[in-house]
Amino acid sequence: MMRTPSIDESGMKKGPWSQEEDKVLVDYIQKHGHGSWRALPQLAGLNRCGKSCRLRWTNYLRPDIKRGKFSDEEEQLIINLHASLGNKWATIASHLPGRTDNEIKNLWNTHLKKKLLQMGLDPVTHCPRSDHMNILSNLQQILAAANIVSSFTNPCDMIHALMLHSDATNLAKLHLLQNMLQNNNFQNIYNGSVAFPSLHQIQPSFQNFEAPQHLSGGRDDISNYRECLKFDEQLGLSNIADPTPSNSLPKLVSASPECSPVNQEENMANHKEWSNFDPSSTAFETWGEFMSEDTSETYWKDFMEQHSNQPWSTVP
DNA sequence: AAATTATGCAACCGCGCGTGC
DNA sequence: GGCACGCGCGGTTGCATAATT
Repeated sequence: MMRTPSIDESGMKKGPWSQEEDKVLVDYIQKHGHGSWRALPQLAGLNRCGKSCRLRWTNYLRPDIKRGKFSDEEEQLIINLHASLGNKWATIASHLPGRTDNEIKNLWNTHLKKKLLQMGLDPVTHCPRSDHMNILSNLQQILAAANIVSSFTNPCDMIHALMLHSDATNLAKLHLLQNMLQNNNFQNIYNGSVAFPSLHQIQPSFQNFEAPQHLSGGRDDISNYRECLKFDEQLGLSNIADPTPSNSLPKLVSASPECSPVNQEENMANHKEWSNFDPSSTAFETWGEFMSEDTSETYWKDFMEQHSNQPWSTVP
């Protein structure tokens, strides 16, 4: 968990703090206050930059820091605050006595983001996800709601089964979807809200599939890719292996900065759509959004062309 | 048991804002 | 207005530890 101590170009120590350094810093601040952070290291006799001292004090040594596991109430408060404030960690932290912005940010990145995804919510907007994985999970929910328990070896079969249980409105959409699949016309499916493909998560033969260069990025492409897959796995595999329609349907939350006020109309549309959720119809409204998405994304096309003869998913 | 992969989090980095000259 | 400085914030990284293969 600690970095290896090192010395930077200017001779300042970097990396983890020793107990001795902590003691020197705490003693100095208790006696004199921190004053100018830039001047503090020399006055206190520390071979650190002021910034490092400030960080160590505010995130770790401050006496009023509450350490330990976040309570359910704290987690819920953070989610609610994030919905209205976005990544304003310092502002969020000001509502949680004893918690630091850094700690909250870490909690968000390691736990809460996944939690929202599992609830079918976009962790950025807090709105229901309308990406391909959410659509797939909705398909599964419809199957489960209709008590369809057959196995499907490819998506066309799944759609065909759904057709037998759909009303006229959805039937047209299912036909459209069927045509798309048959034509491998997948270039518009990807709407950009998920960085990496998920299909191979529900399709074991795709396990060795490698993400194309243009979809990779960040500090470590492979870890990044794996992390993305992990997110998708949490959402996708759990929904597919164990479809639970009543719990996994998206629920409405308060508006986020991304939903409103900037995009109020869009947000209203979302609310209308999801508040009237009907397992026998609504999932296909989002297909409409999907298919009208302008984003040019050849990835899915290539992907489907490469794997179109492979089975897609099965329902236990 | 060893190797590999995932997770959690402290610490770092760079940017932008506010302030004073 | 323009510059320098100090500070705080949000994003990112490194790495110890845990979990899995």
